Amino acid sequence: MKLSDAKQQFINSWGAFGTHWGINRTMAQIHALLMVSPDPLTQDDVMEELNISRGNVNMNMRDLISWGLVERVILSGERREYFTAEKDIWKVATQIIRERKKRELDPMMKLLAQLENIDGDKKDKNVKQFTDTVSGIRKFGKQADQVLDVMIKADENWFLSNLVKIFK
Amino acid sequence: MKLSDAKQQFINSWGAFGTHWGINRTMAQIHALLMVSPDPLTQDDVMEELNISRGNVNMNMRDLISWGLVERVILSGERREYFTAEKDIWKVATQIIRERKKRELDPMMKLLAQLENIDGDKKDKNVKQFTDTVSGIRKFGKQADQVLDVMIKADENWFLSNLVKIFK
DNA sequence: ATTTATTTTCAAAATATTTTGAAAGTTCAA
DNA sequence: TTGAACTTTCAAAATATTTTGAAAATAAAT
Repeated sequence: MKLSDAKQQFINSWGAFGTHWGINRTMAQIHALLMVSPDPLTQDDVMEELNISRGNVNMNMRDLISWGLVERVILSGERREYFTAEKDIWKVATQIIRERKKRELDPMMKLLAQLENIDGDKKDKNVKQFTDTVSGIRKFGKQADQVLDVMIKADENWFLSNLVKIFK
Repeated sequence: MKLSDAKQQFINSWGAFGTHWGINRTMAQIHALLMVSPDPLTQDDVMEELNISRGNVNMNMRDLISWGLVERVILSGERREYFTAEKDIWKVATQIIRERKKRELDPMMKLLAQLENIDGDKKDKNVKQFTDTVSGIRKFGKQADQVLDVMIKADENWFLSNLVKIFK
């Protein structure tokens, strides 16, 4: 298989993959392109490779930067800005986990804490089911939180190889 | 706080939460409603509680069933079908993981396996970066796979409490 | 067999999201 | 300064997704 074809397939399916995870297709495609590009690219490079407009590249690039997955690079002597992506997949994964925890999990847990105390008869099965469900999710969330914290800090091989050994 | 308000808030934010994870708002809301409902509900109950159409309830309910998160229940003597959701959050989580792995991770890994063999000079930095990226993702995917398999099989408290202890 | 209750389907309508591109903004060299 | 090179913004257009609701299908009761 030729590199150009493989690259195209990789970009496309990484884009499709992203849509299943609440990430828009183009953002995931730009990320994919940068991950397989050895050198930093300009906005124009990305526009050309992916056939998308300048505004689209710009917005999604900002988003990728806010997720901590892409960095601006200034090449000395060059006027234009270049962009490059973190290539170490472990770092990419922990960065995504870190951000999603901050953006989604933490606020949800905060809300659930407020919902745990409701008026009414604890013997009412409606009240009971509600509080049981909420507290179950909170407990789960707290545990997941701890696991994520450890993962984020852990060194790749050390963490995974230990984890796998333990449960083999 | 009153139960009805808390319930409404829970349903709304679970719905919003879902949209960040590639799940449509209504499906997540129906799931939330069923999780806090002690008894099974009919399609009409759901229509009324969430103010959505019959067709919408029906389609999303099917989807929830295909995800293994909701079950049809026949109450003896009743003509209508009832629906109920798994309430154990650990089971809910492992079920979701199991399905997403099957639907998204496995096909992606299969594709990446095909993309690893590229024609061309291995010394070409473009070729090198591409194969490095793809093989890095594959390795990561394989490890994640193992971890997920273990999680799915593991008993809730045993797994999490051990895991947390190990890394404390 | 016919009626009635209930569920399912799916084309069209409503909504939501993404993309475009041109104008406005910024930066930097001359 | 000025103006060329480049980046950012954002309203409008294009696209994609979700929702509706009425008709068709199915299942149960009479």
